[in-house]
Amino acid sequence: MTTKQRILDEALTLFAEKGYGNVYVGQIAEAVGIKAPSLYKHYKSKQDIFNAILDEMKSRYDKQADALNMNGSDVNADANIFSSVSEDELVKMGIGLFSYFLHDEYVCRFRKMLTLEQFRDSELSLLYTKQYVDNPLSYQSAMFAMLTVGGVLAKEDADVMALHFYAPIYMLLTLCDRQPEREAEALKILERHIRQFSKIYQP
Amino acid sequence: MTTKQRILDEALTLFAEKGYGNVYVGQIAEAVGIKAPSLYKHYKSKQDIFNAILDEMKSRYDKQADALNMNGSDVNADANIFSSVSEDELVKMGIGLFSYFLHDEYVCRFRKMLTLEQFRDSELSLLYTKQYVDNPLSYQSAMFAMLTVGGVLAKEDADVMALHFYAPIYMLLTLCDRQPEREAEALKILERHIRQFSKIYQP
DNA sequence: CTTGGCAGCTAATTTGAATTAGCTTACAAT
DNA sequence: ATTGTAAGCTAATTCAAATTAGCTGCCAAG
Repeated sequence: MTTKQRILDEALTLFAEKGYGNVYVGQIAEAVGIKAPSLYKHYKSKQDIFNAILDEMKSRYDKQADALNMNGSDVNADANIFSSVSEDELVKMGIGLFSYFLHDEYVCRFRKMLTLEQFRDSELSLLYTKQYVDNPLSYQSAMFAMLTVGGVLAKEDADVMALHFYAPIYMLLTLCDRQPEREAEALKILERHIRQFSKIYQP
Repeated sequence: MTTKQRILDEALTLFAEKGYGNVYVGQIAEAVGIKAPSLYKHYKSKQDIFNAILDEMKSRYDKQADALNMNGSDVNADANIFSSVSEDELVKMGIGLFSYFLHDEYVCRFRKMLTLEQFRDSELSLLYTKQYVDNPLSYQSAMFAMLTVGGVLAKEDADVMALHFYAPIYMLLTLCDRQPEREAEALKILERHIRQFSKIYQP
């Protein structure tokens, strides 16, 4: 990995832990293993580093969204997959989503950073909401719409079903961001949540 | 209101918007209507102001928790109230909780501040989790346990019911913290959530 | 009245973080 | 070989924010 990338990487780690305002360029440099003034060979200011992180992040997100079909209403293509989903598969899906958000090297640090900077400007608010609220909800809403039509689940409002399915995942995720030591506990209740979800939405 | 209190008040507002590290004592002073050095007649440092906010906050919380019985397992006292709760009452309860958290002058600013400082030290993590996750969940879990015994709702795992009821409220709350302009929309989906919750947990 | 101390002010002072200047080395291309 | 440039360093410089010093006016207790 090039120095220029390592700077972004270490800066992201620090911003995610302490927030932009509480991180000094000297700390970033030290983490990278160079002296502070050398940072300026790569970026013209601290803010510039932050912006570069944002840019990289946006481009990664677009790719990832395309890959996972989490962006558009492209779920129809997967209609066949969704036409039969067992309770166990729903559990695996929920835990998979949770674990990915919680442990993915990049996604996880980026989410924490956004958490700390979300009130600073409206671009960041929008980004946070899109990534962790609106997109997951609309994707899952489309999925549950399939599943109800397919007769796998009861015919209830799919938007609300998505909320019932996803909001607990989201809450447990933010809990584990704060207290990673509670992950095991979170996973247990998460599984109980999904099994009960599956039961109460039985057609 | 005394100057000493006004300092805490304005500081809290600023910390909630920008985060501790991005607020300058001069801004706090200006908001109060005095000069920065005068702050030091009341608090010995910026950090001291922050600590005072935390202290005040803790004491307020203890009082409020006692008042609302949101702390202990004191729900049993209210068993009679809970033995018959209609869907409309559940809606009112959920929206009431949401609106209180979102609009209460003090609670709201304090939550935003905690959001921005939550990763800084474990005391703040604990506090956040207790106030916005563990306590609401355990209170509602106790409530739903009542309601299932009373035959008002289906006999399912009350912890998970609490999660299903509260997690959407929590998620919509953090959404509105970021994007207050979406409150009306949040309230609509919140009501749909609770009505559907009530329906799927019909005994 | 007069005095003590609270709460404010202006004017330093200190501190420390961000950035710039200017030098050095390595190495790749001519 | 020479030269140009990328990427590092140390040593300034700048600048802003936190805090301290020391003065003033007010007013309440004696």
